[in-house]
Amino acid sequence: MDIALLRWPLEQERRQELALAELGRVLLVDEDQPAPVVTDCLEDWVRMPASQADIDARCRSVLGRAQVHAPERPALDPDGVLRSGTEWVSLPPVEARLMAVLLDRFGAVVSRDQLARSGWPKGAPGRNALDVHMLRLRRRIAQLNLSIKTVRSRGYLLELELDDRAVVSA
Amino acid sequence: MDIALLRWPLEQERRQELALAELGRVLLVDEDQPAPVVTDCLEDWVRMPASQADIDARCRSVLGRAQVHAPERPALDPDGVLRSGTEWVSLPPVEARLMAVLLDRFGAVVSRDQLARSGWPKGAPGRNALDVHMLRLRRRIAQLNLSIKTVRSRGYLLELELDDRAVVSA
DNA sequence: GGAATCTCTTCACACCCACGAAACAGTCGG
DNA sequence: CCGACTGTTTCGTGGGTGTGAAGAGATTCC
Repeated sequence: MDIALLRWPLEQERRQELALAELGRVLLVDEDQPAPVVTDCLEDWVRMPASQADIDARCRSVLGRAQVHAPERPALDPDGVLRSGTEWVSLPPVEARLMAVLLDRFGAVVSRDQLARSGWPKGAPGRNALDVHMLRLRRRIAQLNLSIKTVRSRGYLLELELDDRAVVSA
Repeated sequence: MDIALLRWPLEQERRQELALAELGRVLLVDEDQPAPVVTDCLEDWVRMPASQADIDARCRSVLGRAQVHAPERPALDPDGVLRSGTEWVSLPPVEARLMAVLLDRFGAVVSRDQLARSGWPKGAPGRNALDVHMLRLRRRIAQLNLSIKTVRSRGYLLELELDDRAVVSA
């Protein structure tokens, strides 16, 4: 496995791609930027400027940890508990069913029809019910760095959102 | 868990002690020393001089990874003594049986039905008896940093409460 | 370009039920 | 009698769910 070097916060989306692909990476943090808090074992960071030796050491650390661990993907257990990393939230029945189909097609668009059928197998209530539940679901999963994107007139899409939570003010 | 800060390479043997005790630690690497390669998830390092914010970020990273790898579980003696770390409490019969099944599924949801069956094998009393016992159990185990979370309409979940995030200075 | 329209977001509200919590009573052993 | 353990009653609070309505953007039509 190669370790990707990327500048932070310049290459935020690349970091997200790498995280999704479960690839090792080391963030080169710009001099005046706050330090990211990294709990993914496949990730590390260095404050720039740094020597090549230090950067290499960080890369080797990630490689070493990669041999032992694999990062987790979000998963929904049958009790309606959605886990991502060390965090978890409990989802009420309707939202758990919606989340199940979103996870099934993780990263791809799921149509509103399909969501409605999964959420209410016995028959859907008013049209607006789905909208409201998507809003509530969005708020619940925000703390897990998950995010539901709207694809207008097509449906919704679930993905990892690593931009906000990674940086902690000290 | 506390994160120990220690100077490197000055406090080599202390690092070894902490590693053996499986305690989190952050090495403050002297300016002209080569970077250590760290594959232990409970360890990290910073090249000095570094800002307090950077050091804090490293400590938080170790804490986050420690949560993932911490396999330390509380245990329940057959005579109803619940131990976690150095602390212990004694549990009365009904609560001991409830705790046993919660420990069996540590970190996962246990349904109220299953709790009732385990707590009263010969037949459950009124519906609210379980509620009250969960309340009493909660209060008893609070001092052990254990916490029972409610998953509404699904059951309960036992987990470690990791509020104490103190950082010890070198 | 601008108006009508469609889709989605967001809030406020109402209803029901699960759970929390306290107070009280009964039982049992020392 | 006292204190620990247990179960019941009762009430309050908050979560889960659906509905209506206001409004923000985007799309389409003229």
